[in-house]
This record gives sequence, structure tokens and C-alpha cells, in this order.
Amino acid sequence: MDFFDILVRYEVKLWDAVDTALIREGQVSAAQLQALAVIHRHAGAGRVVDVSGSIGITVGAASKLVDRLERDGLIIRLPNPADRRSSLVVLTDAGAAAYDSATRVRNRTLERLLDPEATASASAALATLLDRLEEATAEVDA
Amino acid sequence: MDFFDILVRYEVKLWDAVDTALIREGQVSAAQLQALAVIHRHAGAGRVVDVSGSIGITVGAASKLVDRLERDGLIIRLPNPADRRSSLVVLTDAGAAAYDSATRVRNRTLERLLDPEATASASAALATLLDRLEEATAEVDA
DNA sequence: AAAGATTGACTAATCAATCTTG
DNA sequence: CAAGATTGATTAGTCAATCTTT
Repeated sequence: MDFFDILVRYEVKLWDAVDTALIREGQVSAAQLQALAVIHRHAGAGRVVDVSGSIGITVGAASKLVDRLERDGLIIRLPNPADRRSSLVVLTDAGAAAYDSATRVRNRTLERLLDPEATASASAALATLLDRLEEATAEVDA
Repeated sequence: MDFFDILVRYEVKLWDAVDTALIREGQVSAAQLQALAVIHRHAGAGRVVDVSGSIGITVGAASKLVDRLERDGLIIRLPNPADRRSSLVVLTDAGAAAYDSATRVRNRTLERLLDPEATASASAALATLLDRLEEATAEVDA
């Protein structure tokens, strides 16, 4: 297996393990948790386009993902006072609680499945590769 | 960003870069290439369940993926003489050609986007992590 | 014109039910 | 009854068209 195959296989399996653990324990899905994390990080100032950019899905998909989170009562869209084209997406109390408890399950699951040394080494290498990739794709887009 | 976030973000971006390059050059998609690679590796002895297991999708999804490859003339299902429940999935000549040319585009794209040292380091660490993960999930399934 | 967002048509997954063969 | 495979209903993406606001 070359690097690309290992990367893809490992990511798929680890994502699935986290997602399965979340669902089994009655939490939001891994995809929903990813969105809640972005919204949490933006602390009241996040828009749909921020969700889209941070998790690598199209704006249309992000809009629908936010629809579902809103339907489930985890977020609300507030009018953006600075720009009437967009809404600000903010966590409800239920959303903040769901984020906290899902994050705990996620982290507990990862602790169980990861090896500290290999994780640190992979993190460093992937950070280098990510920098290079973001440079390279910025060039192509320009 | 912690390890999980970096891993997911990098995998999504690199997958997208490879998939985009393949499509732009008129090749099969990255998902189809992954399936063709499994079928190629099994050298005439691959079944739908092998495609499913190798690329981490359900058997139902693999059945439909193989349907589409068959519709596009890249593979055919032959009766399995050893087990009448399953078919053997084999590459057609067109499928073998598509596999070869898509693989070249994939590899050229990766050469451009990867850094040799970081790639080697990440490969080693991910291989360790993958072993541990497969052990851990085997335990849970048992 | 460009940016943010939404929506509809389409694609490719999931899960569960079902069928056939081992 | 297990294993391999297929299929239908559902879910969550993509892309392209459209609308509003900057």
C-alpha cells in the first residue's frame, strides 16, 4: 500500500470508528459534530460559508447541513447586522450541550484507538503535507 | 487542530485534488479508480464483497458501484465456478486501459503535491496506527 | 460584477429486507 | 443458519440556476 492508500484507508476507518461510537452513545453524528465545532469556534460570528470552508463541502451542502441542525434545535440562524446577505449561525443551549458531550465521546474514543507516539509523528508529518497542499492548490485556483 | 482534524482535513483535500485531476483529464473518478484497483489486484478472483471490504463501503454500495462499472464497460461479472452465490468481477480490456491511464494521472498528481520526506514519515506512522486500529476494531466486532 | 445563501435535479452512499446457495 | 449479492427507501452530498445584497 502506498501513502495515498494508507491515508485514505486509515481516515475512513478512524472516521467510521468515531462516528459509530457517537451514534451508539446517542450523540450527534461525526459530520454534525464537525459542523458544531466550527460554529463553536466562530463563537457567534460563523456563517454558512465558514462551515463550508472549514469542513470541505460545498456551500449548498453546508446550507442543508445547517438546515438539519436548526431543525434539530442545535443551532439558530440570526440576522447578521454587518451583512444582510448572510445569517450568523449560533449554538443553542442544546447545541452547546450536544457539542460538549459528543466531544467527550469523540476524545475518549480517540484515546482508546490512538498510539501517542505514532499520533504525534503523524500529526507533524501531515501538518507539513497540508501546508504544501494548500500552497499548491492555491496556485492552481489563482 | 488536533490529530483527528488534521487527518480528516488533509485526506479530504488530497482526495479532492486527485479526483479533480482525474476528471479534468477525462479519467474515471477517484472512487471508481479505487474499485478498479481492487479488481486489478484480485486478478480475476475478486468478488463484490472484496470490493466492499477493501474500500470501506457496504456490500450494497459495492454492488451498485460494480453495476456502474459494468454499465460503463469497464468490468464484467463472470459466474464463479467455485461458489454459485457470487460472481467474479474482472476487468475488461477497456477497464484495464482505464485503470492504467488513471493510475498514471493519479501518481503524477501525487508526485506534484507530496513532499518525499514528510510522506515517508507519515506513511510509517499511519501504518502503525492502522495496525492498532484494526486490532482494536477486531476486538469490538468479536 | 462578486459574495452569501438557498433550492431543485441528480448521484452515490446507508440500512434493512429479501433471495439464493453453501 | 451463514454468506454473497441485490434491491428499495432514505439520506446527504454535488452542481447549476437563482435571488439578494455588497
